[in-house]
Amino acid sequence: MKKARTRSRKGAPGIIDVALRAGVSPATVSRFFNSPDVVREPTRKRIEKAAQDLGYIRDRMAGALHNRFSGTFGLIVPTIDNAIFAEMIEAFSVRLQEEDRTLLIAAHGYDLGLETAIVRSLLERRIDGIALVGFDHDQVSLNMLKQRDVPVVCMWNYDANAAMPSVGADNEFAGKLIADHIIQLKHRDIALLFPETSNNDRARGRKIGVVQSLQAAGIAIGENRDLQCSYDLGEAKNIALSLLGHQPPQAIICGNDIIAHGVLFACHSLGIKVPTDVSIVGIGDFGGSEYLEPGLTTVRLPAKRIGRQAADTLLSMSETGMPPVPFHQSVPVQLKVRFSTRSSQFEM
Amino acid sequence: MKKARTRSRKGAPGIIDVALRAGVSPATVSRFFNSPDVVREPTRKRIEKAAQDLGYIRDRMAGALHNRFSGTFGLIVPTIDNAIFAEMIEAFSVRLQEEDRTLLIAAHGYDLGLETAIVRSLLERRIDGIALVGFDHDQVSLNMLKQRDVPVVCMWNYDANAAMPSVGADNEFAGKLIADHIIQLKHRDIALLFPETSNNDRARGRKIGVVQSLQAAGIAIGENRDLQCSYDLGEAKNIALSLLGHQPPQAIICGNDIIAHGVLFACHSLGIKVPTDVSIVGIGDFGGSEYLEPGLTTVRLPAKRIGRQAADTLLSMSETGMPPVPFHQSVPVQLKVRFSTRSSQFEM
DNA sequence: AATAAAAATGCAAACGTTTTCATTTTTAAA
DNA sequence: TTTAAAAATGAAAACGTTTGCATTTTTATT
Repeated sequence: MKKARTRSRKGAPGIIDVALRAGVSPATVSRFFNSPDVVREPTRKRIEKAAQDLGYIRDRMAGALHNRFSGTFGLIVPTIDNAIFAEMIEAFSVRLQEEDRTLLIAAHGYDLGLETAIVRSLLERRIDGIALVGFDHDQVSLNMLKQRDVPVVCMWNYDANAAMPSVGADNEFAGKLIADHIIQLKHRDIALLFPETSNNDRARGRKIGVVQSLQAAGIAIGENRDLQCSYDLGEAKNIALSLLGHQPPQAIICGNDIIAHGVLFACHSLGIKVPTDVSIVGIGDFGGSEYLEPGLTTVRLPAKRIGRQAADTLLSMSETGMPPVPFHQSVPVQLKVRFSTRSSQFEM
Repeated sequence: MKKARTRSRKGAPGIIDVALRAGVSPATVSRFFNSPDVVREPTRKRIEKAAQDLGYIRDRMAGALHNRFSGTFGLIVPTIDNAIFAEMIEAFSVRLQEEDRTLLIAAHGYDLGLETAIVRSLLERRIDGIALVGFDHDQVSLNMLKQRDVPVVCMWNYDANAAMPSVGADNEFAGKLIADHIIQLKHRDIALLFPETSNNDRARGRKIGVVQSLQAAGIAIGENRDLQCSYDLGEAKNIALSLLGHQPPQAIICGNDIIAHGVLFACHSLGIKVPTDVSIVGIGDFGGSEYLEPGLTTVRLPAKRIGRQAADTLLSMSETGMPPVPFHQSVPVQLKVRFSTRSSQFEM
């Protein structure tokens, strides 16, 4: 007798068991759960008790077979392990929970091919809507989503002309904001430390904003001042260490706050005074940047708000079956001047 | 003609459509997807093409109705927005993805009542297993899980006597490790900065470890040296600011790295030299602590490894239907001595 | 080439709900 | 009180797969 690989859900009571025990039909039990107000008080009481006694847990999968709605939404991010995404994911998740929905999450590690596989995998699970990060996506994913007519929203990036609904910040503007601040401080010798932008339209937008502002001000990026650095504290610190070792620039504009933190630590390590010797700025402003010493001057991208608002948007798209209004939602970015920047002593 | 609120999945091709187009029975199509090797080459080809042409996406919900396995696992964490959880979640998620499983995630914000609601909600979605953080859980949740016979694993904390399988670090030992380091450095005036421990057995374990070591060494925690601080950089910094303002201790043991960061920033702000004037240690060692200036002495809790291993455990429990062996898995913690500690100048 | 065994496929009955439609019960109106 | 209308409930047919069993096809054996 071979160990009886039961493990069956068989033991678990179903809606029929509840119905039997409550002396009503399964249909009524179903109604009790989906629209309690439609069943009469005494009946309701009995069903409630029966369900309680039996420890009944409904099976939404079976229900969803009719329903068309599964009650779960998907969220695909490049990575979860990233301060600012984590903040956004949390907000997104909480909002969904408030509406008794669940969240199917997955990370693709900046691999668009994997993203497509994930989209398919989520679609197979019948999600009611899906949130993506940024506008750069494989056409195959987009086609699948379109064909299934699943509500989609792109987060993080705002683009008035995008084909898909979005909730996000204007990254280009954020870049402009921070560059203008640096320009206004009269810095001329400026270094850029940005992540690779090919698969990352957020970083790309920011960099474009920065570069355009610099150009408009007639400032050229010197040789070896346009550096690439992934989202990694250690890498940023190392790059900054060598950048600052030789001929330090007057200011360093970082593509995100994590990089800026790394640069700041490099300065501490080298004994370079911030902002006296060099000005440092980031973009993002996540929890932490404010408390660093010196407090980091950056541009605030409201991660929580984006997460929450994207969830709201998806929820309403799923309920109404209509595209959201407004189609594109821009969340405000805000320059946060703290203590990592000051005017260059080499006045012009 | 009223805008036809179709939005139906109706348009979407089902397994029957694929079967028709491929000239086989739905059963064969089903087999093609679930065990391709059992259908012959030519048939396989035809089905593949038909599915491709139609843009068929299978409906695992319907399948799960028979299967008993939904292919999704649940993960409930206190919060996603926390460096070290994020790291673990990412690893957990990646491991699941590798096995073509999906992840249903939810956060309860340290509210055990909410956790129970979430457990129920996940159970309603027929998950194949569930991972929880720590051993402190509402009995109601536990009962539901037991009754449904869903594989459960507790992460983060290791306890050889726990009733549920676990994959985690021995937090008490971690606490002992860091305290012993401080003791060995001859510090006597030591302050503790720990999160509230009532709903958090990880922090509790660490604190117990620290306190026991201190007691064993005959060191008493002075008045106002046993401070409480939530997982928040700003709060930690503020508390440290006032702690250090008056009569700074020789060493500060922080319940986690985030608090330690805050304390470090407070020192920077006050011009207090670390480790010359005061030694600071954390527990956790997440990305960042290494690159801080000075590098933080801490105890490494391998978040990634825990996440990955917990996923593995759940996967195998789900497949075999058996409890894991070993039932409790302890991942190694490791003292990381960096540059935020040094021997007290007041030798005894 | 005939036969037996093995492999591939098809048929139809599940899986656990929801929902339409019909029926019964309750409430309101006369 | 009847009677009509409204509300609550029940019966049974879905929902889109998977799977046990039966049947057909293929492969291996003689």
